[in-house]
Amino acid sequence: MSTQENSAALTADDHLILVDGSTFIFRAYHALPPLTRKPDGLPVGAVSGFCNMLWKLLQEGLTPEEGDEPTHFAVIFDHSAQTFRSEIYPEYKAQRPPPPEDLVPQFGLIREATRAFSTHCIEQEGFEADDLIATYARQAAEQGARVTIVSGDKDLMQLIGPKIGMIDTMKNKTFGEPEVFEKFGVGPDKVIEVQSLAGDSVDNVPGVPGIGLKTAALLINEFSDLETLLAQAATIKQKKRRENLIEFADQARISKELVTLKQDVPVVIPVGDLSVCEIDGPKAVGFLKAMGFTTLTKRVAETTGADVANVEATDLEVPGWDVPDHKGRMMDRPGGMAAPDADNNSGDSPAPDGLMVPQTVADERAARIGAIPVDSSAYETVTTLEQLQPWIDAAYEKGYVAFDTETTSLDAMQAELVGISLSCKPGKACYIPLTHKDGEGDLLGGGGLLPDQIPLDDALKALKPMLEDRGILKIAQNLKYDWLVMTRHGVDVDPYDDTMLLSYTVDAGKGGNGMDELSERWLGHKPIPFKEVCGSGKSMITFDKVAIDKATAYAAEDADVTLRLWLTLKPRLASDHMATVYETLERPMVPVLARMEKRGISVDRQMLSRLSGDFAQGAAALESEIYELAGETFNVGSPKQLGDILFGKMGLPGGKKTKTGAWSTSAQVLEDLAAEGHPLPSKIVEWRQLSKLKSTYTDALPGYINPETKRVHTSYSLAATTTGRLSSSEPNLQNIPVRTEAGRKIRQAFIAEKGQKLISADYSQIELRVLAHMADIPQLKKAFEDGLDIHAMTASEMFGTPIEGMDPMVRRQAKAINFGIIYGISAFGLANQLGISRGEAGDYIKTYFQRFPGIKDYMEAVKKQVHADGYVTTIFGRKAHYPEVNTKNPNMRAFYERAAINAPIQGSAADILRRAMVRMEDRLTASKLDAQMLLQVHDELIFEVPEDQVEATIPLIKDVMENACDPALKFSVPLQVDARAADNWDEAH
DNA sequence: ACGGCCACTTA
DNA sequence: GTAAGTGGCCGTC
Repeated sequence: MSTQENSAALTADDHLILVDGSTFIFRAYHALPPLTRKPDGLPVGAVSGFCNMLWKLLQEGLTPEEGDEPTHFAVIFDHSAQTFRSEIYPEYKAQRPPPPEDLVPQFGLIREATRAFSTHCIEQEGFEADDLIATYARQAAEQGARVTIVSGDKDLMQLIGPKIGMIDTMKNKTFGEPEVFEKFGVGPDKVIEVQSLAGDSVDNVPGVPGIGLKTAALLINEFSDLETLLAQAATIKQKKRRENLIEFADQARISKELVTLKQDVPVVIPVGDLSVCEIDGPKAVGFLKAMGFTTLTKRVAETTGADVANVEATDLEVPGWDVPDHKGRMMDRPGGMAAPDADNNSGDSPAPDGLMVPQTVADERAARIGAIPVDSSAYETVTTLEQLQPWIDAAYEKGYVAFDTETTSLDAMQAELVGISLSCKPGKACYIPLTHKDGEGDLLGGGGLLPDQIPLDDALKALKPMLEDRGILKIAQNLKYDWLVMTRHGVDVDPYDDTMLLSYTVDAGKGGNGMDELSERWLGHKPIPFKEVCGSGKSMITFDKVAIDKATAYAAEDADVTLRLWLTLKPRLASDHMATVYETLERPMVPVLARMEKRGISVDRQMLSRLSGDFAQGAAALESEIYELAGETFNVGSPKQLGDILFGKMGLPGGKKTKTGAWSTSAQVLEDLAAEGHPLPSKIVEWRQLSKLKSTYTDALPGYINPETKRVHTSYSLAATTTGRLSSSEPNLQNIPVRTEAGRKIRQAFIAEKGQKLISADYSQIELRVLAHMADIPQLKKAFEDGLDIHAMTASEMFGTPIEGMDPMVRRQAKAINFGIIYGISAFGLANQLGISRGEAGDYIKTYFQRFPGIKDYMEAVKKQVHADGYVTTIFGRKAHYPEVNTKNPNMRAFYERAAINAPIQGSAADILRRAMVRMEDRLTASKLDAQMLLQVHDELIFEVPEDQVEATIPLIKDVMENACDPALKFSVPLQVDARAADNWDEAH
């Protein structure tokens, strides 16, 4: 370290770290969990985040590697809101709301913290922190030193260059030129040009109306800078854009002044003086002790050799704390500065009874379940173990109990348990708050555990025996979620019923199966909406911040409603003869899927990041070609702008129109145009594919990596489809690309752990086999028994050509027909698919039905059934309802008929896979195999398996899958499963 | 901030 | 022609 000389010029060996203190405070405040100092509730969350960050950077620099420590270091703050910018443009940052009350005292504390760590703390009147950072960064870089700016502020990105980097410690993300390009579409040197056009609503930089980041980048890339653009604005083709650029030219110029950072601030402390000083151990420890940061105190003491016991906590004066008011600016806080023990509800006046209005249920519906009205104010809040016991006793007495968990997240893998509600009798329910914290609005709050709650572990200890007792049926709505949350706390809920699955079993296709919807449908009662409790969007709070009385009304109502739904729906299993479907295809899937979600799958983050770069490059290259061909720049991602170019300016023949009347620019239309010899459309198609791969997969997937498990955990929905298929979301792992070479690279990023392999096992042609079985088609059955190429055989039957040496085009047509049959074929659709006339397609279908009359019979029978009963069934008895099938609208009617034809085929295949999945784990365990089922993709299962067990595992997986129909049903066609092992999903597939 | 539309991905 | 989910754009609130 170069600590020898002050004011010396920096050298290439030096490394200056500039921390953007002001934005750090705000970001830390919002990103980190609220934290208060023990004795007096002083809010210190942001201070804590700041101290940890500061200590880490001072100790090890940006990376834990040796020799990365900074030689120079400063934390820069804003001095006051008044800067030269407010003189240029008074509205600049004018609409900023005042900082939250519990943040105010932390501003001073963070400055104190900086000094306590013997670190330069810099602010200067009339300049924003950004200007000081710009000035220091430029000076240091000019002297050859390396500079790192610690900030997440996009306004600082204009500074990035070869010597100047930026890191967002909160998001653990570094910014270099590629990241700037990613964000602004231009390099760092053009960032201000883009910002002056696009403006910034957060800082109130006006920019030019109608121009966003995307368009701004386009224009700057074309015209190089703002002045050139404004000078040539008259040549812009788009009318509105041209007019705005001319009218708001001066506004753009002002914007540029606002966003341009001042790099020549007359700094009081020269950059050479910012060298890192040795930390004064006792001083730092004294401060940390005063803040009550025990862990960090210990760590700093250890490193500096200070003795914690002998250091007195620094006596701090905290401005902004104990001060009753801030000039009445906190108008958004009706409750004003709340006392430490203030009621969380104090701010909710003047209509606190809005939620308390008794929610009466219509009598006739109440009568249906023999229940009393749902009254969300009548529930009990359980705050002691003594109070909890009667509820547990009631569950034992009844033999069943409805239960529901409240948590901090919709993602069961990250959700923290906040409370549990129970109900054994309609109208009688309780809520057991466990980890509620005081709300955000409380000045003294900042996240302390509220009083009058049973400690989490004690409550779980009391509830676990009941939740796991074989004699008590636990009833939940969407149990998979609660099961996952509870299993993470060591509770295995069993036995159980799931009202969502009950509804899905008896009513699939009749509507949603969510609790609110079911409650309205069956109980005529609208439960308290979640967003009325927690808000929505940016202002949404987590459930642990909800006041306990409000939480009780919401949570206990959920248990009450769940119990009533169970009382209503459970009898229908018997009356509708759906008990077997529920017991074999639905209920047992809950723990199976929950475990799959819990396991997750490994993805190679670096590989995805590299691919993102590759795709970005490819897309950028295509963009240039596209602009060249179009003769102007435009937003390629906008179908509207693309349509104007293709069908307006270039005068190409527009084919189809979308249902809103706009010209369709679908891949089909573009490919047709390409076939006519136009070069532009195929470039667009290519660009769209690349940007889709980038945005949906390579950019988004890393964000789903769970920080704890380092794996990606999808969420399966058991009740989302009409046919019985599962669906996967957040992320959807059932549509990972496979078709194109570029797409398969994404699949290669799904990998097995070291020492393990991925096995992919998929059914071959399962839907056609199901069709052959259900419609009882001798030729098809025979072909499957003989292991023939089914599409070639279909072609051979239809056209009389031998399978040997068949023209691939002929086979392709037969394949399209086979798919068409499964989808409830229409001449229109087949014609579209094959690019032939409706007449020709009709002839094909006629020929097909002549060769396979059983298929025609089957389809007619299904149509007849759906019109008569309103539903169709799979081979295992699952029902798919089509309540609208008898509509008079011929197009809609035909649509529902096709769906009804498809549902037994798709649904039976889904049932078969469900049966395999339900049995798989026991069979693996019985064979002492450690394979873990990770994913399901409709006809495929993916496992992670120890390398040395691969050979033994594959035959067992195949056996379970191929015999999944046994013994319930003798499937008259052999099922064939192909399974392979590899290090990644692409190779295993 | 939210929702509809359009486009893309899969089986 | 069946079944899904997600992301960008763009108009509305």
